[in-house]
Amino acid sequence: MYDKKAILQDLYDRLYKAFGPRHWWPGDSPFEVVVGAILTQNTAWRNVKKAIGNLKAGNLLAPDVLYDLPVQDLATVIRPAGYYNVKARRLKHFIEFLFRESGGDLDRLLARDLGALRNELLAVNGIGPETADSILLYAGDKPTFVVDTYTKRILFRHGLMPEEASYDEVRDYFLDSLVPDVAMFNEYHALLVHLGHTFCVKRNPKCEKCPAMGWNDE
DNA sequence: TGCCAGGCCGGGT
DNA sequence: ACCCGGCATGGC
Repeated sequence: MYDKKAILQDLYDRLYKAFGPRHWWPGDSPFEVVVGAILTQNTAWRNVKKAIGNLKAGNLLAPDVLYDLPVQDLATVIRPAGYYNVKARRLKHFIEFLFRESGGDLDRLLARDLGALRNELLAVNGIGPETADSILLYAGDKPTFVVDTYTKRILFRHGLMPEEASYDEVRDYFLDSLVPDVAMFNEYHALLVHLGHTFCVKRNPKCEKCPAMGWNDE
């Protein structure tokens, strides 16, 4: 049998073998990754793509441009992403933080130490743990682990974590079990999301995919 | 047609 | 320290 740590490496190996590389994050630049990370909060990516498409079409996908764009106008542009009023404010909060900290230079901001930058990001209104870790890993190439609803659900269904486990408990489980590697952490989270997309949503009696995964037992 | 999607905040116990 | 309502569009 596996010990609690080895099973996470085994899970990764199996997912990679089954699905192959996912080529994440879908985004052309670190700044686009940051914007996408905020826009995708509790939102399907296909809707985020429309919003990012709008930003690109208006040549708005740059820190200095968004800094000057009225929040009301920003909300209109990102409308397809949903929660557009709160997300417009959240984007503005990040942009203000970016200019306050590094004069709008994202590369310089991302050059900071992982632990310190994580705390600073978490202090920005609208950036929680998953958004912070997504930015750090996918825009900053830093060895942190991104935990989302799929991650928790998959670990819970396999009896690896209690359902009520906190974000940091799940994250620490990965960080304590795996040899730190940015490319692998990148791939691992993408594979977990892919598994979530592919096989199951919730423990739903009407879901035809759940029985095949043994997730509707009891 | 209702349910779900790559969360997070603020106010109330 | 939790718990919960609010935030909103688009696809299946």
